[in-house]
Amino acid sequence: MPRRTPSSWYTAVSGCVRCGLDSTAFALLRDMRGRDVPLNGFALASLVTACERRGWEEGGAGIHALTHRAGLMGNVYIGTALLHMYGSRGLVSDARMLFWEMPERNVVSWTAIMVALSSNGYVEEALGAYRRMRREGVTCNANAFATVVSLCGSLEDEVAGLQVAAHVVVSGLQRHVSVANSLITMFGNLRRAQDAERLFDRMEERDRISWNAMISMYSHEGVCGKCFTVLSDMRRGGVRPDVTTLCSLVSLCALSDHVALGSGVHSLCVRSGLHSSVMVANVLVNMYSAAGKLDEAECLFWNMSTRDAVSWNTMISSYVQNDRNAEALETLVQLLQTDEGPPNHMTFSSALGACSSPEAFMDGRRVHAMILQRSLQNDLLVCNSLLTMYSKCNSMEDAERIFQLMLCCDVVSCNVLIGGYAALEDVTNAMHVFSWMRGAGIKPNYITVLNIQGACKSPDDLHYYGRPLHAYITQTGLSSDEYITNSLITMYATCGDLESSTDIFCRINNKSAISWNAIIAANVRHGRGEEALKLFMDLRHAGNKLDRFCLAECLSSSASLASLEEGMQLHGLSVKCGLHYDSHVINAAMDMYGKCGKMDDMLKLIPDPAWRPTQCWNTLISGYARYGYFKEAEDTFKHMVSMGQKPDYVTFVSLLSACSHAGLVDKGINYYNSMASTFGVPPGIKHCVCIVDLLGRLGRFAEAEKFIEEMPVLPNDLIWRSLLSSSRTHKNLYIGRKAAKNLLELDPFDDSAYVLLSNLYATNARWEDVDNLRTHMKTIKLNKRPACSWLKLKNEVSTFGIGDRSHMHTQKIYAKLDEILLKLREVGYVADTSSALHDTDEEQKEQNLWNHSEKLALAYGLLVVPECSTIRIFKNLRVCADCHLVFKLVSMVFDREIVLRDPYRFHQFKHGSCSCSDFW
DNA sequence: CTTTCGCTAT
Repeated sequence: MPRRTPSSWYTAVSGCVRCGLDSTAFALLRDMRGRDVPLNGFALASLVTACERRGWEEGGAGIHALTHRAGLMGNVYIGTALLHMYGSRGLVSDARMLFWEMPERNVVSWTAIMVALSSNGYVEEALGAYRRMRREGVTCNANAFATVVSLCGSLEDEVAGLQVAAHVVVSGLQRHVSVANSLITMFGNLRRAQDAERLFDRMEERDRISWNAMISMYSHEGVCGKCFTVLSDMRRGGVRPDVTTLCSLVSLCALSDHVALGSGVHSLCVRSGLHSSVMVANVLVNMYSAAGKLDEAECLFWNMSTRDAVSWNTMISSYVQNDRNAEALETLVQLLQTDEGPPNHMTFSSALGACSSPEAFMDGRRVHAMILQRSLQNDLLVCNSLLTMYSKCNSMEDAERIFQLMLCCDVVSCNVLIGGYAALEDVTNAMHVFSWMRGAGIKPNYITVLNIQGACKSPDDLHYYGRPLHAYITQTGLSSDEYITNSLITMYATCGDLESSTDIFCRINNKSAISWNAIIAANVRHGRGEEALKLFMDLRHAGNKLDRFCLAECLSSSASLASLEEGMQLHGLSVKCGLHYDSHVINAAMDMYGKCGKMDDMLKLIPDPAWRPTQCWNTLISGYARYGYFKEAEDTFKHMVSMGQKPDYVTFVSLLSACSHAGLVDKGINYYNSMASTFGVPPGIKHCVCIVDLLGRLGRFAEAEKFIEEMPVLPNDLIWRSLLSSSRTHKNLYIGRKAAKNLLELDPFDDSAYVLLSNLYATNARWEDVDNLRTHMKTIKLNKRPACSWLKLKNEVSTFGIGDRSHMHTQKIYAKLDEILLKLREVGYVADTSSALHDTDEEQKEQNLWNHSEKLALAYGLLVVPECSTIRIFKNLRVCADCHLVFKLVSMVFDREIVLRDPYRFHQFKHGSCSCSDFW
């Protein structure tokens, strides 16, 4: 080559870069500078591209400086190359500054700034740049359109997307394969599958990416059929599936939980030889773990010839998703010992999911330390996961500290905090975060609202936060969100305003199954079981399909009504719908049989021990407790622990109530003391009620008072009511007065306080005090809740009050009563007049006792219930000592099995004794 | 232009 012109140097440099000969290009640059060849923008731009590609940060900075010295900063090529470089390094403000200082901008530089902005999360700003570019009259090329179209897709901005699509059509560039491909993807993101299909059908030329874009769209929608149709069309057209195709197909199987299809796709991966691709293997691991086949996932993972960070992250999150937290953390440790890593923000975000419960708090701290070691604490995802971890560990102080240190936060961060406070029932702080985020310009989404709704628990919460929130929901148009409306129904119901719940429910135009479930659940929670079952009938008439939630709710309302017939019908219905294998339904059915007095039917339903969820163990324990079968309850508890199941709050309520119903005070206190230390369950108010009940029943009032003073929660009405009723059993006036005083301080209109106290006075024969109390009750217009008992025969319910003579068979019933009395006297029955509540002579007292509602029901039961079946009687108040004695004697003298249900438990009378061992 | 792992809620 005789003479080299400067432009031959430039061509050589850019040619080298284009071929990937980056070091040769830099050698040429050194040569040029040695020979004083003037630099130009084109050559320098090529070198910037080389630096960007190789990640040579210093090289890039050097070229930048060189550009300054050569006075070439205004050159559009070098400017664009630098924009690319800043964008890919995350230096957005440098890119912005450079861009707006450029004296001249062409379509390529506009595209470069859009890419720099959007790839760093400033997608809306990038769309703004596009609008500005059009205003400035710059004509888009295919690349620019492809970029902005995908922007609209990722923003899911339908209006902008359709506008840009129109621009594309006007320019005629939709004929470009790359532009059409990005339009397909955008339509997919906007959930406009029909537009995508129309475009795809009309394409004259399609490449593999076009096919992949279609498959990916159907895959995200979870539409298996269309996905596989496109796949076979693609293969028939001679286009072989590639890694991307397979990734979409595998993730579709993971999403749609289609195990059979998944293994088919797996074999397709193997046949195409692409199963060894890291990406494909990663999705396969994820697919198996999503299907709960962790063994397969593990096997694939360890057999991979190469693993990258994503593989490890997938495996860690697989363990977390399958509740195998210890293994997730072990995997993290293994990753740190290999050189396959390095662990990144995603790794720690997944690992933190393994520490999101109070007992894993120290693990969480350790992972937090690893994050600090690697300086990942400024990553938004990592911060949000840390926030989640600390709030799930109930440590809101730590969560707040993280939040204060965060450089930026988003709606997720705020939702985590609100959810954390909501879980602790701290509405005040949840609302603080809510108003703070609105002030900070962070738009609340439906999850924000759902969290706050869930935090409102009391009428006060409703008044101060719930109703204003409802107003906010209406104003912001969130009331069209089905989740939010249904959650409103629940919120009003939990806060005691069932009327508003019903009102909202009635106003819903298209009531979904969830709306029905919400209103049924609301009625169940308000003790309106009959209304709930009526709604259930309406739901069926409206032609809605039953689901497991609905069945479980209705089963639990028939349980609370002790309505065995409805319960059995519902259970039958669940079998018909194939929902009887659902663990919620099984549980509800078990609970129903238990509460309806059919312990044997309950036991028939228990799943295999290995498959019992915690609630199932709890149902079983509380079922035994209700019958006073302490040994069985305790054995079940021990069995549960030996199976590795963690007891929870409810488990201990059931277990302690079993102790209480059996009068086993030392057992009860031992279990109470071991709750927190051995099982990590902090005692709550319900546990304390059990202990107070237990001590009170045995008359150990000094210990009970000491316990109340020292217990970790404030005493509530249940505590005082329990103490008051046991003071009556032990005729302890001092304790009784004290308990009644405390009870009335909490609620001066608590009728139970007056009734129990008056009964206590009656037991102590202080008739004057009884009279005074009754007069006082009349003055403040309180009525004693009348006692009543009922029994069911086929579809008929017979109800009896005290001395009731309204029943159509009254004469026969009273005749039977006389017969009973005679037979019982033969075996030595003497009325226990200490149960009498009125000051009358002994004979009258006996007469009153003999007319108690449960005795009337018993007489009727003896008359009408076939001799081979159990007589089942229900009572709205606790049974008195005299009736209990009579029931025992009748079970012996008449040789009948009788079950009596009071609001707290079952009494099963057989051969003269009761399952409660005379302790209730 | 297509693609794998992830935070809040169900």
